[in-house]
Amino acid sequence: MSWRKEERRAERGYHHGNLKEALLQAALDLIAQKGAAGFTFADAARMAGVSPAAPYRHFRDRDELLSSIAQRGFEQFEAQLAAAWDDGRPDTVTAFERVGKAYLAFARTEPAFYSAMFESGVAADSTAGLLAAGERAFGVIRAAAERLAALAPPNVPRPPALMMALHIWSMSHGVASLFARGDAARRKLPMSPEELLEAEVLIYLRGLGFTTDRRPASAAEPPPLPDDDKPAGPWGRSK
Amino acid sequence: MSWRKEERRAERGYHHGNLKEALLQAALDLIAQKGAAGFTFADAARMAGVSPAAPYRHFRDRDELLSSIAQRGFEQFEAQLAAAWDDGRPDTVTAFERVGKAYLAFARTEPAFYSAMFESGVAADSTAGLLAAGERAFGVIRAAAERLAALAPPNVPRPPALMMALHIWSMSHGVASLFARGDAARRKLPMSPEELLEAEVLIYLRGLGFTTDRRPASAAEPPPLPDDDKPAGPWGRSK
DNA sequence: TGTACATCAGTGAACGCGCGTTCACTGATGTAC
DNA sequence: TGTACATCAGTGAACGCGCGTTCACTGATGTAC
Repeated sequence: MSWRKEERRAERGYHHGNLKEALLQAALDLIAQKGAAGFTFADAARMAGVSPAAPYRHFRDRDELLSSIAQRGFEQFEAQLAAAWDDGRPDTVTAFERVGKAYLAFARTEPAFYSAMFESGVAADSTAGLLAAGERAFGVIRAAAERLAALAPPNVPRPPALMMALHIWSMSHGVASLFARGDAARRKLPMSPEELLEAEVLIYLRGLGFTTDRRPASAAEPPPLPDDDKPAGPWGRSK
Repeated sequence: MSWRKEERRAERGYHHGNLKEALLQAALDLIAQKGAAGFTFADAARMAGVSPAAPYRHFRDRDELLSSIAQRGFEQFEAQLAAAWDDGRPDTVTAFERVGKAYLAFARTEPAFYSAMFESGVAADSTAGLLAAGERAFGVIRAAAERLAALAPPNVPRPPALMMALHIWSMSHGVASLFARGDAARRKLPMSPEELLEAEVLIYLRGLGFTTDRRPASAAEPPPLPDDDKPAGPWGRSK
């Protein structure tokens, strides 16, 4: 494997072979290091070991590259949310909360994707492909919300399933953006973001008529809601 | 008032008189126009009608200027949230929801501040002043949550007031960042962000044991929760 | 009130730098026959 | 199987540009006496 250390150019010859992929990966690394603002076309080329003119064979400009990254991010996001949802197994509420955790996990482990998707200034509808990818990702949350709506007690008023999905999305996004991001802008929190979001969703579901302890047999997960102002956690009394 | 149209330099003489303010305002305008990424120190100087070296008398570098803007943003944010809260008048829940609306209004009407505060890459604790300003703003939400906690029915389990405040913050922030932002990254929504957030908060409060229709006499505001999947709104049936 | 002087808040020219972009070019690859 | 040729995917040099930053400087302002 000594060729790994050789000069890249000599190794690969004149043609790169997979430059488009390499540029996307390079840009992702750069965004992770320096933020979406401080990544340049030229830098991506350099990191891919290629002349500054080469990227123009694959992307019209920096924006198109950024938009491609956002789209790819939404595709991976969708895959991870869908895996977490697992078609509602073993039960809807458990699966639902796994989706919330997956949302936070993605924000934390893929800050570069996350900022390209939500904070880089790329408009959500800048590209048909990007728009569609974003909607497919939201589709996972929406499908879960519809399953949940079908399960909700009929005597409690509730909004349309679409609205419920938007509620869940905004809660997850709010917690993720403020407290679970993978970069320097993450705010300190006297608990884990997962705990925060889980409690939030549980209270919300209770507001929709779901009982909190829906699986009395397995008390392990999720943890019960804290029920007063004197929690065991690190933040002490709240008043 | 014809002097308004004169050459700035001639008008003001050698000294600007209020350059620091002018630079902050210029930077804010530039961020609003081109996003937090595409604003430069030199550009701010130009817009203030001053040589590119002048800003160095007031800010160490671009980051310090950006951080000052974020801090000022949090100060205005706090003022608006506090005005909306109005110490809980006329009743806690009404005032509480006014705070949510004020959050959205700020995100929409002050996109430049909002992105400097939350999305510019400036760390929340990059400056003692910035950190303190951010905490004072959150303090308004926290005080409101504590009032609310004191009012909550005692037989329903609820988290500490601090956690409630964080829940409200994340809901507001999620809705604002996704759907109520003032720039091109705003996502389309089949309802107003205010409706979305209000319904979300109402369901959450119901989950804490609050009854939704707490003011039967004045039915005007806020609107009741939609209670099935066939709303009158523009998004049609959700399934 | 006047004057001398220190300090403040700007100037403007200069610099090195890296970026985005273009251009004619060329090596590598694929394909028709 | 070999060969001619078209196309693809890269090179590298060059350009103009605006940025951040520095420097010695200077006009304006404030203050001590």
